[in-house]
Amino acid sequence: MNVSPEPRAKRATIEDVAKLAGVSRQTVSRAVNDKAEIDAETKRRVLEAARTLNYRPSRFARGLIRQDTTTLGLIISDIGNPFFPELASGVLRAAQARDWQVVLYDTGEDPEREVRALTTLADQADVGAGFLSTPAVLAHAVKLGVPFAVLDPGWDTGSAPGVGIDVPSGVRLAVEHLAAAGHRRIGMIDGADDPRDKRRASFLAIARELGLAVDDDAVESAPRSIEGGAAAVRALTSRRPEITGIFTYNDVLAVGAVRGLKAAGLRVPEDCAVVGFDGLPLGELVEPPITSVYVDIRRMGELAVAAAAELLAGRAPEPVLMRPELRVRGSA
Amino acid sequence: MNVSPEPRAKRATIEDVAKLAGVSRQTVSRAVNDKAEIDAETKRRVLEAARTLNYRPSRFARGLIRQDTTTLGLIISDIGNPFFPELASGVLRAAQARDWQVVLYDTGEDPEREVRALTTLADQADVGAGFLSTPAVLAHAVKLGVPFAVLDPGWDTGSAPGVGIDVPSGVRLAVEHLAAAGHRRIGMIDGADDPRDKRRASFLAIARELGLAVDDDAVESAPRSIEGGAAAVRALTSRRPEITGIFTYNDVLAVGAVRGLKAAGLRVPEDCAVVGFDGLPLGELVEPPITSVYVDIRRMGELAVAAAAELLAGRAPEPVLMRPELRVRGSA
DNA sequence: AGCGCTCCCGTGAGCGCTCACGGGACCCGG
DNA sequence: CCGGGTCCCGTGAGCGCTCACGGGAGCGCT
Repeated sequence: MNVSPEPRAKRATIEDVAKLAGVSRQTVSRAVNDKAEIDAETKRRVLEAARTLNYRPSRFARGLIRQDTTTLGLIISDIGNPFFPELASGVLRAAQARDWQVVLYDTGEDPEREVRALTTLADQADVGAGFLSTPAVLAHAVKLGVPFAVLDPGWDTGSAPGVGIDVPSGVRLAVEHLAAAGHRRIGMIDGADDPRDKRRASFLAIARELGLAVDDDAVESAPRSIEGGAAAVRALTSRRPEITGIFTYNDVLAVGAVRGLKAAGLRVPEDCAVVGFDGLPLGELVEPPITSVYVDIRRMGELAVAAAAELLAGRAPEPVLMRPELRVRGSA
Repeated sequence: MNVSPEPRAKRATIEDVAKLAGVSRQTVSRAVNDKAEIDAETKRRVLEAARTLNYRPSRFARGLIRQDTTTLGLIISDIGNPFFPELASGVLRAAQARDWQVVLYDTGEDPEREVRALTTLADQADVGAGFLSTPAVLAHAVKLGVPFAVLDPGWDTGSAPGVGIDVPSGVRLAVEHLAAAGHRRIGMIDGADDPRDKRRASFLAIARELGLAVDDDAVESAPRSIEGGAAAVRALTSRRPEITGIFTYNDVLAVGAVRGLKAAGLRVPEDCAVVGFDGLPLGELVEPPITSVYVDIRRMGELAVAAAAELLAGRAPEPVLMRPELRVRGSA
């Protein structure tokens, strides 16, 4: 889909309206902004002129004067993934409390589009926040000089300001839960873009620490969608039929995994247990409901806005780490 | 949640940078915008000055000059309702194709907040689109003079430009499907804010036309959430135990209804069938999957942007009516 | 008549930036 | 020695609007 840039009809200015109504700019301004010191009849005439010219004040000229409006650019990977509406919900709420505007960029998990979004964000917004899929993209953000609150992408963001998730302890909750239920041979469905992602490494480390049988072959990578999860679980169980427990990168993949398992005639959790990550409402809808490592995503969005506000004020926001907790439901 | 407006640190201007670097505005502009006619060493010095002053060009001043950036304000009711991410997805895609910005307003289904959103939208965006819950809100939009593409709210929007849904024919598909399956006594779970909403009226009219037993008591109103649907179905079935088929305002309510039914020990669709509206992906996740009147919501979002573009060009977009179709899955 | 007040309305300045110029410094060839 | 070119850099103007002022007209009062 590509559309040729429509030659926007030249907008009428305040001067045009003034000329048509036979008054000065200032009088037009008074009429349009509902201010005092203007005769009722004059106001009527001006407003009529404004309507016939289809006049609308330029937000740029206005913004130039009362420079109080703040705009936050929010970068998300895929609004079709239920994780992001959840996040956006928190961001929107916090932004509204501060009277900020939120402009949304959906990058479709494409690093190149992330860079583009970041670039336009840099001169369209005052501050940014969101998930960045690779360190290279983060580096680009830094180079652009935009104040940006990085939301935990799963890899180490170094000293970049933002909101983190204590991924290792979350993964530990999941793996320990599987181990406690007696599963000795477990697998993982990974959904990370970046090899530096912490979930996979944590999974392998903790599983081994607990004496479980895992190796690199017990991890299957998949696109982060329900279909991806279903396909991955098929591959994983056919390669490793002995596996009785699966940890997934997120809840969307968990839902897909459960679907795939059921489609293959396996019972969840009896034949194979599944533990997700994120604790989305989505997980409660399916049968069985997904046991998951819960993180308060909305709150994460709110904290992101708070961090952005700190950046805007020229201060360094103190690092925040979201502590996950296990929500045991039906799938494990 | 209410935050006191942080006294934003006064931003450095191009002049400040120029002074610090000992050059003119124009030279700073050349350095920052990566243009020619500047010495490499000078450029380095300027950029350094810019960094120490934390300089970022004002988007307003820029916008005032190259007035090419278009911003669309999108008003949605509740991003937590899966319908809206679906819509936003289409809007975002079309907006990106035109190189537009999208600013998002979530009104939480509150008409008062809709009015507020509309007001700020009016001077922050070039054009708007979205769902408006009452005719009064639409009237406010018209009064403000913002070009606005109304997405079909279910009630008659008169001559307002936008994208409509052929609700009556959609409702007909649902009711005829229930009738064809032999259901004679059916009910509805309504989720409309406005009494003028077409779904309820269409439901009653078509049911009667088909000779089914319905009256006003066969319709239960509910907040548009899964919990709302579950509560409503409980009320409806206890009041009218003879009902064997239910049509719901949307898929979210349908999912709730199915939950409520199953919780009450009823089988779906054997004991009570359910037909939803919208055809969201959500409906395929639950057990049984929701039979629903499908509307291509993403496409609706794209069409909304197209209509907005027409408005911006000063033309009247030709009215579009989305034609729904029935997607039979498991719940009816 | 003269003063002060209210009610309207208009004019200059300036928000921060870019565009279109103009112009100095320097080098080169004739 | 001078015209012409290249390489840099700076100055005025103006984008569309609002703020701070100034000021004319009309009225009532002393």
